[in-house]
Amino acid sequence: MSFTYTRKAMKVDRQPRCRCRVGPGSFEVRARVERFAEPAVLLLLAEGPSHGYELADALEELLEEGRVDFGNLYRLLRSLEGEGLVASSWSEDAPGPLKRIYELTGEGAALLGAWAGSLRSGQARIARVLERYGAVAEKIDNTYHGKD
Amino acid sequence: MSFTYTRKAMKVDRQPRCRCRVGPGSFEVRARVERFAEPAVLLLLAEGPSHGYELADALEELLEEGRVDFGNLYRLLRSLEGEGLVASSWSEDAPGPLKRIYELTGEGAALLGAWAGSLRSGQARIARVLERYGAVAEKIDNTYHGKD
DNA sequence: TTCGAGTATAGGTGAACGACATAGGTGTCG
DNA sequence: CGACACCTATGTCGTTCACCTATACTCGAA
Repeated sequence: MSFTYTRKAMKVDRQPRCRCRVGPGSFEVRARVERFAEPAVLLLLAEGPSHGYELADALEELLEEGRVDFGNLYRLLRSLEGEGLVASSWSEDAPGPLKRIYELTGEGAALLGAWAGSLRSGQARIARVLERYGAVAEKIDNTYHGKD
Repeated sequence: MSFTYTRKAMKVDRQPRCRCRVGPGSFEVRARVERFAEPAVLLLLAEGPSHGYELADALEELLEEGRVDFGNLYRLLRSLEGEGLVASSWSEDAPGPLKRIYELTGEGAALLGAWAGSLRSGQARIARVLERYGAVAEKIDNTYHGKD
């Protein structure tokens, strides 16, 4: 009856982190900001204390990238706590399983500010590339589709 | 006489990929798009054929992130060629050392297009976070600086 | 002609990062 | 009871990339 073990056999092809070819001349690309979960989590905690699972929900809505990986999220939270960027405590009142409630520290708020600045320059960098892409897009079309 | 070996002892502390604390409440953050060199190189080649060293110069100007690492740049070019996204040939006419001239293929142009689309949604994602950060920035100031 | 700076190419290393897997608790509902 | 949603973790392993090293050729200066 129990076929749980068969799961092991179902090794899905791990897909590349950023992009993969899905057909001739057809690609799937995911431009991701490295460690983007960190500023996102700090932001959510700046809006108010929360716990892991709840943060996962909020992240899904904020990032629109599907469910974040719980493993990495909890690891992130613990490491942020280790650095003094967030502080945690177990919720006592709430029913259900114990929740570890996180809140932002002053240091964490400072880091969030630094992230905001860096994200702004990142946006500018991306904008520069996109602008230049727009300038050659027509040429590309002529070269590779018009007379190929 | 030769003290070249002493170099080995001078292990510089490798800095984290994205961020590091440079002082109390002071952080250095680098919001990086993963694999950003790829669309950048494809874009430059879409503007015209080029070779490694020249691309490095252009990338420095385009990305404003300092000199790219040559090792990684050449590796990237070779792997793009392996995937048929760029094509290369040796320059014959030019003076100086032989140069491997790269140019974009149709597949490469398609990938660049895919990157452009993905970068646009990435920008939107970043914008959403920054917008929300703006909404709580004042609260953060009051909480962590006003009355700490 | 020796030297160093500039140009060009390429491999090694290891930390950071993230996708995927697994595991174990609590509470609720049929 | 068993299934399932909720909640918190840890383990593993491939990918990516910053930093380092090595090679070789060109060219002008010492």
